[in-house]
Amino acid sequence: MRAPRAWLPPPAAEPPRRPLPRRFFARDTVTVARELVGCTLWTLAGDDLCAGRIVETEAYLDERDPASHAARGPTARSGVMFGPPGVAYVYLIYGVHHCLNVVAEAEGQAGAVLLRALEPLVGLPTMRRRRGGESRVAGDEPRAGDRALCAGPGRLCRALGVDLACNGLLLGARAARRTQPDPPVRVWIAAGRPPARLTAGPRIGISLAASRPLRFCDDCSPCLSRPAPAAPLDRPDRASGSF
DNA sequence: GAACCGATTGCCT
DNA sequence: GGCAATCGGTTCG
Repeated sequence: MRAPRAWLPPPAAEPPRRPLPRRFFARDTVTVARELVGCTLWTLAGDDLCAGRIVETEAYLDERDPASHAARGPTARSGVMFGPPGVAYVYLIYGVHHCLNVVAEAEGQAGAVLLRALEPLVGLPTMRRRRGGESRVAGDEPRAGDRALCAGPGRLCRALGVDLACNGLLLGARAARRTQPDPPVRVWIAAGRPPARLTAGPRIGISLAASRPLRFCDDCSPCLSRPAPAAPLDRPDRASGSF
């Protein structure tokens, strides 16, 4: 008995690494949030390559969304949300954890998608080490405890080495090089396996506009930060694999 | 410049 | 289930 429990189906092959084109992000925030579920988030820090399948996102909109950092117009922190699409917006929460967002909408229009949970795919030993787990555990085979490695926005950032140094970076292995001569971490998003069932529900941890169904989950994933909302979306998610 | 608060997590009971 | 940790951003005086 080698595998105690198959917590995830083993990927047939390593997912594609090619970054999504910028036009993917230059659309309305809700569409981007829906279609990012199933895509693959990659980071490269030194020799440490990590990737995970995005299984949970939240959309944060413009000035009309009181729960969004953009609600009060651009500030020193939230200005990134008003900038060009396809850029990482990273901030510190509770003085302890980082949250990774992806800027959506056309430049000048605020919007960002919070990445809340991943299914770990590549670089599991690195993720375990960063999360303070068993550093001696080697190998990329998923273990039962790995389902929580990236189950939450703070955990996700910790596992993939994302911090404030990534704020404002253009997503893309090459783009990051252009933005900074030697960025400490390169971050990008590639296509992936679209969810069989996408559900929508209220965003987590907010009090304003709490009823709006702007949280999107792969209903079948064991790696969600909280249980998936019950309501399936009527329109199927289309494009995670089509870019 | 001081005070307050938060798109969270992990530990403790 | 409760709560402390911890600090940048924002607001208020």
